[in-house]
Amino acid sequence: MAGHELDRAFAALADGTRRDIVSRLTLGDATVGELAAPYDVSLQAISKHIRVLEVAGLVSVTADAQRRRVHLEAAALAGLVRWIERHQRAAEARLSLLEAVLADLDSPTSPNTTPTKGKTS
Amino acid sequence: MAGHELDRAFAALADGTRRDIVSRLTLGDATVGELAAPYDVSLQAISKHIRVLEVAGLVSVTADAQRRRVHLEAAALAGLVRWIERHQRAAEARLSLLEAVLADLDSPTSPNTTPTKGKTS
DNA sequence: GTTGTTTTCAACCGATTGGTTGACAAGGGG
DNA sequence: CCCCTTGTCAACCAATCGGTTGAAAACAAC
Repeated sequence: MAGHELDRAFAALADGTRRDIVSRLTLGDATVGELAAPYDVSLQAISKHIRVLEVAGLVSVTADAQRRRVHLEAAALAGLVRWIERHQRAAEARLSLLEAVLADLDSPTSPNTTPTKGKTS
Repeated sequence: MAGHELDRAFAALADGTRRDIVSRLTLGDATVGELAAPYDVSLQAISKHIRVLEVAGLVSVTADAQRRRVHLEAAALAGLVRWIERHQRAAEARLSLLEAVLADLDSPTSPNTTPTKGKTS
């Protein structure tokens, strides 16, 4: 997933209304009107939100007469998870490595390998 | 994770420079100046980015003399993964259910054993 | 073919964003 | 003690964002 794609996808999910729409779409495809119904904002505002989600690749929209069917693209969500988890795991791995080093300093298993600075606190 | 927290976290990651900073921090804590070094923007701009990440809960900043140590909070990334995966899995589950229904309609394996509201398990 | 439904387009508005520069606060090192 | 490094605060600017209203496009239905 390229940088500007991540930009758009994260930005798309940085809005509660759009996350609501994503939640709604996990129950099945819907038209723009159906998606707009729960909100008291204008239909045009929801239409804009859907366009943002579409440009971000999070939903696809297919024409069905004068209606538009909006479909959640779960694969794009998977791309986001990949990015986040890569960094989350890297940070956790580094942390556990640090803890291991600290533990080793605290209780040196092989006494001879303890350099002069090795001190029990 | 509450709505406005998700707002801030997703928005924080919707910027390439801030994602870069998160990547850098997986290698270990860093000062503001160290984080700013690779970029040709002003130090103040990077300082603002770090503040955005901090407000979003993605990093923590501790004072160390006149320097500030910036630390990646992997737990916050985990919160984002939870939100995304919940919806991703819901959508995929619905999709595979739909596929199963369609396959069943296409080739009804045991015509008599399929009740109207059909539950095989 | 006129009417009604669904949705987008276009222009506008106030708030927020990412960037700048200038000033200054907080400390460490000569 | 003086100054130099590190970083934030404050004000400003152009661009983007989420919302509005009004108009029009696309199509079904009568």
